[in-house]
Amino acid sequence: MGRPPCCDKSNVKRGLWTAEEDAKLLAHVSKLGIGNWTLVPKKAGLNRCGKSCRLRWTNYLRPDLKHDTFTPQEEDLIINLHQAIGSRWSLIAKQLPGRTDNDVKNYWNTKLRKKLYTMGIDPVTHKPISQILSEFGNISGLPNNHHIPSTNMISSTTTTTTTPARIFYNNNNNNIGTSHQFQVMTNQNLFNNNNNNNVQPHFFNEVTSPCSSSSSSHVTDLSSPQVALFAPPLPPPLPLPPCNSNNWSEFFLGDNTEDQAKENDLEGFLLSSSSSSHTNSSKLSNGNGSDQNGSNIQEGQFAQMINNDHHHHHLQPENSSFVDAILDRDSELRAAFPEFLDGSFEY
DNA sequence: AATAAAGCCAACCGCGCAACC
DNA sequence: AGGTTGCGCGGTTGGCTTTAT
Repeated sequence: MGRPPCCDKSNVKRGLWTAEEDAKLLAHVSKLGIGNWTLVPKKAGLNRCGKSCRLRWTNYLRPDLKHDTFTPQEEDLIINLHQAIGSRWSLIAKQLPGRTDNDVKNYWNTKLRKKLYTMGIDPVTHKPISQILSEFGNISGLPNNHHIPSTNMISSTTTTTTTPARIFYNNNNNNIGTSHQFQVMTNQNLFNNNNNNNVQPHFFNEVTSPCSSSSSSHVTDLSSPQVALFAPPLPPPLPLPPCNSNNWSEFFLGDNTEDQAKENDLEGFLLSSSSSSHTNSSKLSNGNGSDQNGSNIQEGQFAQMINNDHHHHHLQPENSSFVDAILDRDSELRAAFPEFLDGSFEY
């Protein structure tokens, strides 16, 4: 039995707001303030769902909102925070005065993710894509009978969404389980192919820690970045294993008792991070590494905690195993790129 | 100029959480 | 203690705009 709808959707207006509706809502809120949103439509004379009113207010009408484009400093901050805490848009937005979670989310999905892709950085893990592919190759190469923890499963929530791909399978054997080899189009030759001269070479040389603060949002944050500038769509990234392979249970289960501590840690982290050293992403805006305002993430510390928290909130450990996810991805790749399956591919 | 494709963003949806009764 | 309600969140969709062919 699901929760009843907040309003009778058949009798309320939906879609874009008119100037008249905006004026009514604005007048109501400025006069009476924000109270119970479910009562607002009636009091304001609007034929809208209260939820819709709240959204319109918080995302558009609020007087403290900025409506101009994001600054390079804001970009840096978003990228760094995303690296640390993943797609926790509301938390990120709180650090950007005048921006809403929806603003930040849209800006990420339409601009920043592409920007990272074009620079050879995986926007989910914030690692160089070549490194991701390398790790993926190592994992896929596991022998058939390797031990996989039978408990502490990770969600295998896979997606059918097509995303830009830079992995090229090249095989004549659709079975997985024996030795693997797949061709990787490295960042370098991707950019060569694309004649992309904006790439900052140091990105490829900077290797993040194996314990780097990758977001676990990769399981759910799989919608399609439309950046197939020089390659077929990339399948959504695999959930990455813990840096320490002995930590499977910790990786999958996290520790939800620390949630509050993690939240509390955010403020301190943000305050202390402004003077720390720079990561790849902090150099994105100006390209010369001179971060002006960007906070930076201390890998493996706060970020790891948030990462665990994210797992706690978004993964469903009972569903499937990490390896299942890999196998799913393998199948996805094969289905998506049959043209690459006819060459020399060994298992 | 017409059409298709891609980009963009406002709005919606459903869920989890917490407050309240 | 358990049910109800409202809020906030992240993910997704729909449709308008812009760009490419």
